[in-house]
Amino acid sequence: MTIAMSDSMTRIWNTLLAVPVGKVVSYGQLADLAGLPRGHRQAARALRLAPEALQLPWHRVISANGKIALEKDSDGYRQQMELLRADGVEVINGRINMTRFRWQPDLAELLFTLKH
DNA sequence: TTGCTGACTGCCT
DNA sequence: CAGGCAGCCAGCA
Repeated sequence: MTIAMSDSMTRIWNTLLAVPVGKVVSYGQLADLAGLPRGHRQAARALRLAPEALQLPWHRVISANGKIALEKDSDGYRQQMELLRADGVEVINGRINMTRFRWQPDLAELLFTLKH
């Protein structure tokens, strides 16, 4: 079976692969870094449709307000929280301190993600 | 073409 | 701090 994937989706995925352990990004930020301004909806969609085989660090993407975007009492929510804590990211009362854990790539990292 | 739907955001109460 | 809401944009019926 083939999956209809757009160029924007692969951009999102490649950018996501560059997010390091212990750091998070918002949907909007991920889209921006992938070269898709105002593409936060696309970022969300790219995550939802991502093949598991890609081994993407999907849990490092959260809402801009610092909360996990998934429904609070869902399995996905609990799984994401566990994965984040395993990364060393503090999740307190369901939210994350963005000033401490937001990924802020330097120029070298940005160029690297753009290359792939 | 039209309308609706999201793993979203920022602004306003 | 919690809702409400318009704006956003690709995909699908």
